[in-house]
Amino acid sequence: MIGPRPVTIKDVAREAGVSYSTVSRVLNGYPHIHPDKRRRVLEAVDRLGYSVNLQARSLAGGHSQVIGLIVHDLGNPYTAQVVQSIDEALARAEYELVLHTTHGHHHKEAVYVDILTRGMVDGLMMLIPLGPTPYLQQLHERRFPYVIICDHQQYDDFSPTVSTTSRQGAYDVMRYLIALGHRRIGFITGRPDFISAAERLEAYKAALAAYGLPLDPALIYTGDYQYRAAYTATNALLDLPQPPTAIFAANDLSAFAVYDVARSRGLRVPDDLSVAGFDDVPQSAYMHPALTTVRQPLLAMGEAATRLLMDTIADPSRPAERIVLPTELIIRESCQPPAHSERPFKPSAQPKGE
Amino acid sequence: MIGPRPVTIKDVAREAGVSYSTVSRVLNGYPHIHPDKRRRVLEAVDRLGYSVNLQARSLAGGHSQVIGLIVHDLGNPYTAQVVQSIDEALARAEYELVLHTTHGHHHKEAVYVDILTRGMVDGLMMLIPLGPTPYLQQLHERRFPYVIICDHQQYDDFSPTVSTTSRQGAYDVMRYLIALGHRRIGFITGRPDFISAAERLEAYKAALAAYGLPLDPALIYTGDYQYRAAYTATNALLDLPQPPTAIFAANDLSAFAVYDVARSRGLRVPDDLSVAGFDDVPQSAYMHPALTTVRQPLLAMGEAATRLLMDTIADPSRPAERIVLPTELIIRESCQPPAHSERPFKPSAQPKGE
DNA sequence: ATAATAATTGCAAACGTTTGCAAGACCGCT
DNA sequence: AGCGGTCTTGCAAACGTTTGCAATTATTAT
Repeated sequence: MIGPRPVTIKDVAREAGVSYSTVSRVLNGYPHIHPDKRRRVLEAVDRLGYSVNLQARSLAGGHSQVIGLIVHDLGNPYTAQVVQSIDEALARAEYELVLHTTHGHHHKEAVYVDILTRGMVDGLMMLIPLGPTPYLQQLHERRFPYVIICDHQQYDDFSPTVSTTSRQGAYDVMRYLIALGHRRIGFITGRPDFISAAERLEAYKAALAAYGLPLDPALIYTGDYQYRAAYTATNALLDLPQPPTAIFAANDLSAFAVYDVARSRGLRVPDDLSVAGFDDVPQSAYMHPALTTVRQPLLAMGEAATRLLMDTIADPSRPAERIVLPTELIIRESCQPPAHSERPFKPSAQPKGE
Repeated sequence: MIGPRPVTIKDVAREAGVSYSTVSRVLNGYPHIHPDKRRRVLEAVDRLGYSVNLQARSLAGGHSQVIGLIVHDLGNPYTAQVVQSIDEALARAEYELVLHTTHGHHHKEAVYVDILTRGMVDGLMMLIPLGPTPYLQQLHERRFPYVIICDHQQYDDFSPTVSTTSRQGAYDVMRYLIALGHRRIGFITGRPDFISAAERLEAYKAALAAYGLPLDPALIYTGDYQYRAAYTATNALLDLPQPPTAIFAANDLSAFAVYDVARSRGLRVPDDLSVAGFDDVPQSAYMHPALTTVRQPLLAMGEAATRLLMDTIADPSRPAERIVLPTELIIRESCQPPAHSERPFKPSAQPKGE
């Protein structure tokens, strides 16, 4: 790289006729500066087009104004949305974003955490679908500011987290389906090693139990949040001697697969088969019929996480706050009472354990 | 931030019984090192769990191993896909990614370029839908490695670029539609200030002209690549006294809006209205009917751009390479010959100006 | 006026690394 | 044994900034 030597703090100092430490202090909002010199410095900065070298600032013990974000997979809309809102919130707070994707390789997390927290960033946000890990303990002990974003609530007790009531969301879907009169509800799970998948499965079972419905293991098919697996799952479910009248897919993408299988078999949604998803990705509203699903407050999650991290950076020893954001059942067109039910099933007024 | 002082190169040196410069050289693959010392250093690194401080390395004139990526908007699937593939390619090359979104604010680009190229990154990638700008000229003069990614080809003559034959792609759609027998083809444009939008509009007109079809301005409706505008556009198009038999939307998202409007009016796609999109976002294959569209090689674009940037970093004065990747017409189910055409229109064997 | 206090400033050290330079060790030759 | 050369190695300077310390100057209270 060639060309004009970048202008440094010393150039500004010379131009303004002050020492370079004064320039630094002006730039960092240090209180006791003579107004006259402050003005001269600011003018020189402007004239020379100076901007700070973040590496040097960070090395010298200042802040880097950079936040690290580690995500599991950029490819799905869920992540993309959260990342976007974090990015926007961070931009407002004048922070840069260093993005790291583990591409599903769990073991890379620790490596990235190590690289990033080694002076490169002022704080860390992690959007990972798995449970607590040893490096969080270290981070906590080092008082390094970080925030966990997840869609499940089960976590350690020292990490600041932003999560959603997604377990409740899954429960809500089930309650809705049951209230419509469905008694055989198929469930396509998420990727089993993700805690969110386990939580939704739990909710499925809990709702069944609460309303006194039998749990038929044949109705539960293990997916992985991807289209392919859900496609297979749906076929298996519909091939059952006693197929379900409704299918609850652990995420919207899986629900799309249910749509397609239904269509390929000449089944109409919702007339012949009710379908519910989870996440409310933008596409879900455009599908036909529009998908009934659970909305996760993705934008709010990113914003809350950013705010939480900013607070933690401001005071690294503040107690870990845990923000839980509400999910919302979005009722659209993909569910109706089952074809051959005489009347919608009325759940008892007060189901146990809700 | 508290806790154990991070282990530095000096700690490693002490542990291995060598000088710290030797450690640095080992770590940077310097050739003339005694095998014995190299081993001792590597062992010490392992034992102490050392990893380099990128700020310091970068400050001292080394490489930061960080690449900056400036995108216009993370929210759309197009960008998300390209970013993902860049991220993967970069990870393979052992680079970090600093991501910047301008959120559509054109003027922020220059600011981000300035911040990032000020030592923070070794190279820059820009995914921006607009034309050449002054800061590119500067970057070029400074010999700072950068790559432009765009889906249009018109650019300056010194910037390394990765682009697609998207103009040809639009032309292909039109040729296909015309070959099916459509004579009144509606066009919903992209955001007018994006060059890609202008290129596609040009292609639309060029195809019409090449096949001797009249250009009816009423059939061209200005959109902005978003759902909302396309929805309005479709309604306007279908309200025409002589509505089109096919609609070509400048991107898939807009095509989805066409689907919905058609549905809301009781029109069947493709029986009553043919629809074609552009981009081939993943969702397009799942729609019903599956959308005929133009696939942009998003993954290949990310990879090519990364490779190009790596090459440029290795030799900053190499001549600007321009990679043009082919688009591909993906014929699915959303188009068929118009309802009332007696027979498919046969374009002359050799249309002019193709 | 004078002492005490507060505001303002500059110097120099530090942050963790890379790298030019020079010195020492080692090699194969004659 | 002595010479020129190539390997290895360590020292020290540099990268651009922040910040503790001490010195200087302005302000206030007595």
